[in-house]
Amino acid sequence: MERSGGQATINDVARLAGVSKKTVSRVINRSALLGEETRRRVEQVIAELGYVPNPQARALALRRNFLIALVHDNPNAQTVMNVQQGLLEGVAGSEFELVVRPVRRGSPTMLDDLRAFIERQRPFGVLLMPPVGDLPPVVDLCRALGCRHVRMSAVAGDPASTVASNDREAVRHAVSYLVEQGHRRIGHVAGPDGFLSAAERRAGFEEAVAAAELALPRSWIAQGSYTFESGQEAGERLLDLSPRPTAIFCANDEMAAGLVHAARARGLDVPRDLSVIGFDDTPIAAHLWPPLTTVRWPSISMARTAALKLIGGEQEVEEPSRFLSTLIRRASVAPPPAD
Amino acid sequence: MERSGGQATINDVARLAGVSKKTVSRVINRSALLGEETRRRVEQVIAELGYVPNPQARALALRRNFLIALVHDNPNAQTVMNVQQGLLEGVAGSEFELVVRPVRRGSPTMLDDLRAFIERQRPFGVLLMPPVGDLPPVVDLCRALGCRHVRMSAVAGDPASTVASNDREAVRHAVSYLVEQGHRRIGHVAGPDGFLSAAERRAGFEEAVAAAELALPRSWIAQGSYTFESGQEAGERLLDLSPRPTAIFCANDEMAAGLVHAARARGLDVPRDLSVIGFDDTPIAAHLWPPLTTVRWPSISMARTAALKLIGGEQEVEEPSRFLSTLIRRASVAPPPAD
DNA sequence: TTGTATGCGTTATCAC
DNA sequence: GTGATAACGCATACAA
Repeated sequence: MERSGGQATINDVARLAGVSKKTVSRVINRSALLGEETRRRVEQVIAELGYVPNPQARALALRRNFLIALVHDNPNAQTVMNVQQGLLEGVAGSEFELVVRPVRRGSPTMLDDLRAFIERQRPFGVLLMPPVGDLPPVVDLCRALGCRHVRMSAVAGDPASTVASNDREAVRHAVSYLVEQGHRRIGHVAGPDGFLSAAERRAGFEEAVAAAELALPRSWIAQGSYTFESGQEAGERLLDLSPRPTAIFCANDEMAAGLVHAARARGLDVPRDLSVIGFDDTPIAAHLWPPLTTVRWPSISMARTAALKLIGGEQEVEEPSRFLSTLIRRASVAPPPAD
Repeated sequence: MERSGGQATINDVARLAGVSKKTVSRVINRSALLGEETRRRVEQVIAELGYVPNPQARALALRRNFLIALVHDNPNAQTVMNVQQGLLEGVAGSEFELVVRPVRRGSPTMLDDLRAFIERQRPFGVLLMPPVGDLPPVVDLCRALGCRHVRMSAVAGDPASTVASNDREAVRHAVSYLVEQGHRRIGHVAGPDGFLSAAERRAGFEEAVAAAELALPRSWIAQGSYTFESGQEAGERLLDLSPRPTAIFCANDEMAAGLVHAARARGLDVPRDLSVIGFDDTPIAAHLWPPLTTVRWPSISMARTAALKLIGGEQEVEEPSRFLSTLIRRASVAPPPAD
């Protein structure tokens, strides 16, 4: 039932309904002051024509568009997908669409690329995934450009523009759990510099170790880059030590998987000879052998809330801005071997 | 150097450069007929003002927008990310943006949702990821709506609207490799109904087995749903058989991972007691223990080509529309155990 | 309650 | 080569 020339417009509706464009506009926008009879007639015509308002035109007239952008540096596919899902849940039922914009942290042109994107596209708002959102220049850029933004981060910040997880505390709990199991020599595979999450997780680790009054030789902390391979290498360094740690907390699951490989390669059994805890609860954690004890952070609901903060008015900032992670206990942790 | 009232517009440029809007428009669109001197002057003002054309207004005037949509049903996070990356590579340097639109295959409202999305947003084109693109009603919908579309699929189709991998052939090679290793009892964990990829992979499996003149009892094929758990269950059924297969080809890596778990749970060693091959070469394949032999299909370049088909004119359909998968040999395959 | 005139930022038409 | 002027589809201000 469409017009031959393509999509029906507000003019077609107005003409066929015998009213003015403005009246149609009122129907669309659910204006209160409208004759019941008129509204019904217009709605009838809209239905007949299959009329749908043109978002481009709306955007132009309203001087704002209905795009929210996900800016990320793809540390992990599943996490990005979770965030996309959360954002879409947050904007579901609204007229907003999600556009994705990967950037390369470290690229010298990243800031220029981002600026060009924002200036061109003028998204209504952007979500800055870690670690991009932890980069002050990026946040400054958004501010300078007058672009609404919400950061996902491992540390709390301005509630209006931040949704944060409690990585440090969650790691403290995880490491305390190792202590409860009887471990006294606990190592750590840390994440890369530049990641706030890595710093927080390391801080949580050190706090828990200190609280338990355990020794922590410098060599028990090995740095990785959040990749499987770096976890493998860090694991080799850690497992070469003598005495070696009986438990290792890894700053993410990928590195934990690498560590488990390294352990297996030298004939160590997890968890009999070595307990391992990861972070993120990506699918790899549950599918590893043995299934990996790990920390799950609520990426989906964080993203959902971020979307609401982005598109909601000021009032909706009532949403929580701090999200709690939980320890998922699987089979990769056991008491330490008897010496 | 921006106007106080916000973003500079074409009017500001025209005024400051002392030319008409149309002339500025000509500069932006690199019109050939333009005075060298005029062009320079306008470009100077554009640079000073930091002027950027408004895509919304462009879209309205041109009666077309610059959005391409990725429609998917998220079978696997890494694959979706690969496709996003490929699409973005394909549109890099252009003014196109990527919007993501997950749908739920199986939901009774899927078609309506998709229709509403296309009618509202009027994307310039959509990429249909498998299995969505393999659903005839979806393709018909796009056609009926006059929406450009390209399907990613496991079988060839109209080159203008299809990029295809050669799953069947790739699986034949993979299974032949098992035969070469000496296996005579080869099982299969098949993918779910409704997935063309699952059907193709199964067909490739059966063809290879037939070509080697091997027996193939019905019970050596177990169906899964592309998930880890379903692979585990299928594995249990297959490994209960007596005699049991000495090698199993799984229609994707997730199920292969589940199968390996099932094997390990009953004390079988991979690859000593059981050889396993997966499909997709997702990260889990390389990180499994043992590292999984699998088939890699070029999702990124397929998506890149799809993007070019989408945004390119008719001439650019010269791009290949059939992509070759390759067998990645890792440690999960070995000769069968001596009986 | 409804209509008219005007603007949003860009491109297209067709003069000059 | 360049510039008025009218679209594009919708929303707002202000009348009526």
